[in-house]
Amino acid sequence: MKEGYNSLNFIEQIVADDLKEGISQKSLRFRFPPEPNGYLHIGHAASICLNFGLGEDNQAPVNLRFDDTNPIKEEQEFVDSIKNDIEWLGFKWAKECYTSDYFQQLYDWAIQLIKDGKAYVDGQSAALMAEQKGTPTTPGKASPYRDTPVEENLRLFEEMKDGKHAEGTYVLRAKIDMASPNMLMRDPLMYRILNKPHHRTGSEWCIYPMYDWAHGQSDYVEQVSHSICTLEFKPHRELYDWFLDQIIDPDKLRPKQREFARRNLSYTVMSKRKLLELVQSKTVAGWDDPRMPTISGLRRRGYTPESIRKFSEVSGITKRDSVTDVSLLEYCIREDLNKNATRVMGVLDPVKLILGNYPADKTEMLIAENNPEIENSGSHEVPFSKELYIEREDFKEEANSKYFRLTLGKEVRLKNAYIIKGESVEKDVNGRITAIHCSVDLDSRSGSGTEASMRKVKGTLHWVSIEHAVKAEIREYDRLFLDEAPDSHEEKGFMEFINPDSLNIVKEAYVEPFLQSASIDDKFQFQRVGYFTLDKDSKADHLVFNKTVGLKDSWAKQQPKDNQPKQQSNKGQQNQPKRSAISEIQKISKKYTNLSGDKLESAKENILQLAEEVTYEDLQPLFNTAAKKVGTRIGVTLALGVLLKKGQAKNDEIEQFIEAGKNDPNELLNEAAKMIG
RNA sequence: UGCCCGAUGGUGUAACUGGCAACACGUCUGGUUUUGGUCCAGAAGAGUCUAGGUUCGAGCCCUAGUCGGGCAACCA
Repeated sequence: MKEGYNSLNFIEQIVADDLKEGISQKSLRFRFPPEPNGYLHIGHAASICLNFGLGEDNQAPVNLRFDDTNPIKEEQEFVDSIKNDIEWLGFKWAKECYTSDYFQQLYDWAIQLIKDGKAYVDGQSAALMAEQKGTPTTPGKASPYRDTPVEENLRLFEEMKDGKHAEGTYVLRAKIDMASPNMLMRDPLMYRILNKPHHRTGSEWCIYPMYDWAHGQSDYVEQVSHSICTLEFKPHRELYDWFLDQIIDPDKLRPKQREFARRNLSYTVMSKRKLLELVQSKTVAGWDDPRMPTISGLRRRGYTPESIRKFSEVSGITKRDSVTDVSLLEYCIREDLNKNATRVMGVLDPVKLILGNYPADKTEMLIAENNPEIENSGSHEVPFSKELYIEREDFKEEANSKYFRLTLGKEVRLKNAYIIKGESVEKDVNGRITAIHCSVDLDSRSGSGTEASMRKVKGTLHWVSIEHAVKAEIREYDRLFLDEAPDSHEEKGFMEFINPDSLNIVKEAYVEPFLQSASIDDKFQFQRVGYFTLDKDSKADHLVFNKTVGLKDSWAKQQPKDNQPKQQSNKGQQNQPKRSAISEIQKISKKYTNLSGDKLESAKENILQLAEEVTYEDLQPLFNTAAKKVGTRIGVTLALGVLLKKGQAKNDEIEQFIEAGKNDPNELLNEAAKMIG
């Protein structure tokens, strides 16, 4: 169990309640039911973590069930990727199931429904049937096929199965209620004819069950106790239950569908259809492009399973739709990588640095700690020599005292090496710096223990030795979309918000030689820059690193930024009109009698201040406030006092209101009324 | 216009099921630091969509409204 009983999410609560009400722990069973028509994304991770988490917390099995009822969209590639992603996340399913395993059972049950007069074959066109369905506000009309005799239905259905009819000619429908306010109950389709081979059943079937007819029955076959899905299936629950009613054996466990809100992430899209569009339009390089919110994309980007699970955990499960800010995801990966990534040095935008008083032919091997967060993480060697690369932005010819980096005449520390001082610069004809000349304090080597090495200097720079550096390609990623919620706009399609600069490739970065031996899945922190991981495109003679996420950068925040797409939007408040002074007063007053001490005083202050902006017309309607609402009456009294002071003449209404206040049993009101009357 | 969900700081979630709103992210201070990272200390920020009602007491219950989302695929 997680944290006792205190902080269960509402789904966990439902399970806990069911347990309390008698269903045995042994009969708990869950499932994760993806359709193999795309890659899993971070939104699915929520469902995976929820279902498998429920399994772990209750020692209950969790099945992986591929909901493969539509051969037109589904492929083996997706089955493989889904299994791969779930395993990578660290979850183990009890059984690998397929809805297609139950095609025969589903067919037999369908026959039974026909025999019971609960299903019929319809031979009308899709358009006609849609028309007969009616609208949410007007009832539908019965199909002329609705009362076909059972034998005829049986014969037609068998012919459908035997491939005697073309696609689109016939369907099997449940006979429920064409006038139901729930459109899904207006004789929904159970089967359609599809002459398409299935990735598992081949051409054995040419009729395929619809989602509603298959899902609940599959849960039932597997004896899943809690069938958890996303909110858009809520209206399907009625149908889910209706179908179950037709086939259920009362001695067996009856699955229960419950729904939670799907998770959205800011600055991306989260539907398989839209992700597919990004892939097919070549906007991204594939499903595992590091900019994609897919599990495989995040993995390639350098995210860890732990970080994704952590993200799911802190995001929570509810029924309200929301957009979680990417900063939360980034926090989760930084937290993990800070603890686990090996510290190295790499220069992305190099400028040459020459140490005037360092011997030209000398190479020293200096010691670099692997990870300061881990006690015995060990160290590795970094070669040091006369000519180095440092980051171009780490030098300014002159700068104010806020700039801790290298300037002419100022000292900085080279990480794990020496303290140096800027002496002069070389520039090309365009004024661009081509080399920086420094002097080095040869006594100041890190770890040497000398007095000079202990000196405190404000700045520390990362560097690589030019002679020893390894050239590498670095891929930096920015958000894929410029809009916080790109698919929430009615007039514009999400593709219009694509960020043209979401990928930045640095062809000539230089990294320390230690990285030559990096392998896929290794996680590094390029010190002062960010977290990086080796990309699968990397070769021994051509290293490619993906930037997972930058380090938090409080220096960048101080800098004036020109074209930052990020704008703190106040979306949440746009729905609410700005509150008027009077309603503000009402709000504060409401709680007035619950307050005491400082809080009471400040509430009073606030009311008096707000009252300055209130007119008599605002206040007058509130004289009628129920006697019980003492707080509001006090607030009104205080505000009235301000008005009177400002010259408002007393009238009968006012007199009456004050009088009533004076006679009120509540002391605070009493006092207030006496003050002004 | 029918039915179904939902509404708590900028964001995401809590609130022991009715007892004066908590946690995390983010933001801002300050300290430590051979990473302007980490870590540590602290601060600001909502009175719980609105209006009624029930109650000694409501973010939690009831009613009405407002706003947001979903539902009429031979998709899942």
